[in-house]
Amino acid sequence: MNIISILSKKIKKSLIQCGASENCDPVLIKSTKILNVDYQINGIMKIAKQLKANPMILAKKVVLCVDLKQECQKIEILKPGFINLTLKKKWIEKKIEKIQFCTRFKIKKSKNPKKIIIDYSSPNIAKEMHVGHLRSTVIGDSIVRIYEFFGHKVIRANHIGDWGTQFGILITYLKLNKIKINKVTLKEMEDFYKIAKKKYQSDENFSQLSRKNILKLQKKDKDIYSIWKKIVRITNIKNEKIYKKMKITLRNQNIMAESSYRNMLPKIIKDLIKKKIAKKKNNAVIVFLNEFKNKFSKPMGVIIQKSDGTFLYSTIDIACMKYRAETLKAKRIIYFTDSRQKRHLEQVQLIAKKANYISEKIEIKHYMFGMVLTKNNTPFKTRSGNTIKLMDLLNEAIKKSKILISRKNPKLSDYELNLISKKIGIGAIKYFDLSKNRSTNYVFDWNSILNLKGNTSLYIQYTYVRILSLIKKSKIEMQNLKQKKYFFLEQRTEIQLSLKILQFEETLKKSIINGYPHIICSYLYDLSVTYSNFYENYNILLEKNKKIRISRLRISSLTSKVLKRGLYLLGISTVNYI
RNA sequence: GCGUUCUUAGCUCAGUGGAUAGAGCAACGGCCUUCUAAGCCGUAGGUCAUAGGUUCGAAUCCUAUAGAACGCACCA
Repeated sequence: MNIISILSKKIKKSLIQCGASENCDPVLIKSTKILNVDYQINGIMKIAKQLKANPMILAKKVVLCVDLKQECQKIEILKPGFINLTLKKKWIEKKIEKIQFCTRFKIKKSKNPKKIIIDYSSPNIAKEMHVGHLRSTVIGDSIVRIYEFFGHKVIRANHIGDWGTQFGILITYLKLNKIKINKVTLKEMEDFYKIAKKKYQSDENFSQLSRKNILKLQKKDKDIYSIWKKIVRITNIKNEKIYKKMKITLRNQNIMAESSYRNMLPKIIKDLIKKKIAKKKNNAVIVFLNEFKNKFSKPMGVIIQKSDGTFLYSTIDIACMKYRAETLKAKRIIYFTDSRQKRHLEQVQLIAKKANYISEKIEIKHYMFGMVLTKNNTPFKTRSGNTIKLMDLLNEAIKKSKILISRKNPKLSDYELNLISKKIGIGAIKYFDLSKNRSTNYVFDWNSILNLKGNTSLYIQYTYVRILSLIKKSKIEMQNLKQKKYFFLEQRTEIQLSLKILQFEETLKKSIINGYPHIICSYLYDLSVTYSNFYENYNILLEKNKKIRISRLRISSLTSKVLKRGLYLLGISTVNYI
């Protein structure tokens, strides 16, 4: 049920009859600003220009041609060539009637499902996850859910950073200090790494030893390799706990770590040299790209093999892209990483293209986002230690929700209280992140993240609870709810609410085009506001006219289903009571 | 120095060529013996960083300037 596509098709047909080209776009959008107008056509002016016609006359012609008698109650032309559409009450009633018993609201799965790799979360080994990982994890997981809802085959890829110089440093430190890896917690490991890193920078002997150990690790030296494996295991266990707590769908089997591409690397270096894409210089292997410039405005060199023979993250990412295209046969690869990696990914993609590792047909997208900033507009920095651990954040949110909920409903058992506050606390954090446009920096503020008023997940969850409670209290009517009867939409509030429900599919489509879950957040918030309006306006249970009463209960029930599904697609749980 | 992403109400943010720029928070006022008041209604708050340009129309596109964050050769 996609209103925009139904109307667009008809309008386009009419436009073509009026002389517009086959690929013309009526630019039909949901109208929010004009009272009693549901959709507006904005494309007439542009098309008129192409046809060298008067836009008002073209608009009139299009309106004469178009067949929207079923759908529209009013079609209005306004200067300089807008066409405003108001939908028919009956049409909305009919459509809402059709979707009311469908779990998917008649939203069809894609006709040509694609294999899509979504690369998200990507924490580092030997470090705890912190607020910087929130965006990629939460947004990526939501996009995964939406693609799957539309029937695509999604491969979740958790590209964890488990390979490279840092492990040489950490392992050297552990060995020198005779620290037994089995007894080390993740937090301690992170502290060790910080000390080791300083030593690496200041102590020549230590750094030489570290480099040797990296080479040993790459050659699978028994001792070093087993320490590394343990470090990886300790980190993954902790991260999986976080994912489970957060209802993130990533599991251990979704880990496609940097190390898993290591066997591909020597071959790739050879191949790139053979194809004359890479050159040897001072013992290092470098790809020079004319498309990018370095500090001295000369072609930028991307080092893919260091002079000591080890590889870099560019090499790994080239291999990774090759693997995803050739072996996994992905049609689309989406990277959810922060904007700092933009240039790096562009370079990797360019090299992979030049080497013919990825064909023109594969879509590679970098859905990037800005930095997480502190209240003073400065970025969180792991090094200076001012970052917030993800686990601490989750626990704090749950604790805060608990206080709020027990105040609202002191009768809840401990079990219920724990369960509900978990869903609400975690939901609040996810929603805080998901509701912002991912492309810009965002300010992280404890107070606003845990403030559960206004445009938050709790508001939506609360609306859901109110509806369930209402339906429960009307149990006599429940049987009637299952009978097929028409909806009776009496007033504008009801029509508006029904229309919002019908706009669920077009909202999902809009959000998936460029990977913006915040579009769904605003939709669900808006739907909740519209419902609250409706709820406050009518006392549904006391309505004397039975038909109207049942119709209102049905709309309520349908609203709750959309809210639930919408929240699910964001990765947020609903609760049945608070 | 070059490049990338930004700058919208006191604060946090929607709004990527469309009509009078919208929400939430904070502030102020009203609504509970009636379906969960974590709600609803109302008031106030704007030189869309600045200056030009493009056009029927610009917060949105282009140019310049200012400010912020980030990135530019052997870390990932």
